[in-house]
Amino acid sequence: MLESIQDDGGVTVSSEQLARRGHTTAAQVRKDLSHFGSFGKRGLGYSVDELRDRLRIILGLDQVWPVVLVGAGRIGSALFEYPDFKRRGYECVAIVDSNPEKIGRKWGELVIQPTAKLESLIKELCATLVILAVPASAAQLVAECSVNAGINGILNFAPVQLQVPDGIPVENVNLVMELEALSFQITRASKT
Amino acid sequence: MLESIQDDGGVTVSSEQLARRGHTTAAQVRKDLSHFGSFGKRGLGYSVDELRDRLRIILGLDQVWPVVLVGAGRIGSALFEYPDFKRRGYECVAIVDSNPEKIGRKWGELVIQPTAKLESLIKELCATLVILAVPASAAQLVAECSVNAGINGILNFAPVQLQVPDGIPVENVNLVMELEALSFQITRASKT
DNA sequence: TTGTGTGAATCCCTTCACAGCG
DNA sequence: CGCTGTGAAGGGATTCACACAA
Repeated sequence: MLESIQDDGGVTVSSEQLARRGHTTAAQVRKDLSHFGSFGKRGLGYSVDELRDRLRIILGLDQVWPVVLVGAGRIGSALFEYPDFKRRGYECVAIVDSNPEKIGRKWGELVIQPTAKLESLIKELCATLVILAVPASAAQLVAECSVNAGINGILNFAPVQLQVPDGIPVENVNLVMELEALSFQITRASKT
Repeated sequence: MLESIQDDGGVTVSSEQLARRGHTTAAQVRKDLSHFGSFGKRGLGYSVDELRDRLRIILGLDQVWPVVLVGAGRIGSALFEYPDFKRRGYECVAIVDSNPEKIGRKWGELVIQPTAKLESLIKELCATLVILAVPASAAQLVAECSVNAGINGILNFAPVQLQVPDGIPVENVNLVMELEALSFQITRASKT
């Protein structure tokens, strides 16, 4: 939703307007925002500029996050080329793959490294996030390796529930599950 | 989680075991399953085979879902090549793109079609799902076109909130948002 | 005895409603 | 006035606890 808030010096937006954009309710927007402080003006709404800046800080987008990409397959390359990535403060600082044919190839400025180097790369480059774009069978091992190296968060595309220590946030993107959610809803709706 | 349940004729699994795998609680598993009927055996647990079959039906996985892929870019190709896709009952029946250079190319057996044909393709092939792997600027238009053609569900990779009629399920996969969720959690944790 | 299925208690999130500030 | 911020109410989901079936 952030991307829809332009820099319009002085312009304000009401919780009602934000709610419409985000498919939610005005009360919900106000409650959520109030959770982080009260930066709206009564009778006016929220200053667009201030709102953007505050949310940037709350979401940690006021800094650059060094990311290591694990898996130089199709998903990996789709992510790597995704323009919003860098634009939003996520910088790919290393690419790792286990396939000997891919190791040594260059993607942009980066040379694909062997998986064996993952741990040392994370440490040396002070990477905070890893993106796991690897087969399910390899994901747990890579996750453990990353945690050992001191990673702060994991974005996991492999269709497995990773077992990681408490306190290491994991976000899962499971394409098949998304489709299953759709087929469930369709099936469900057609039975009523 | 389904993929972790093997065919082991006669073997049973307890809510406790399922809970561990799914990072949840035994009570949660029992409540969820009981919502669809009571197919566990007291003192034993759930028959793995029966559980799998029942869930397949509940999730609508006992049928093949014809899918149209819109956008033959990197994300599109990653999805198209994803082996679990077909294995789980999702069959790509058409590929559509707006780039004249891509139209006419073959991916496997399928020829990439122009976007103009989307509506007729959905109708002719009785597609139930569309996958939107297109830029944000094109997504809303494609969604509307798909809805007009009678689509049943949308898997949206574009970073926009699609406006679709009630009753058409939409699942969103927003890669940047997933990363933002991670950086938020990390930022949050480091402030306590 | 083991582990399900389920009411009851609890928690959390959403919605309501309105006091109060600009 | 208009719209935020927030207690209070409401509702849905999670957790507890236990009767009961195998």
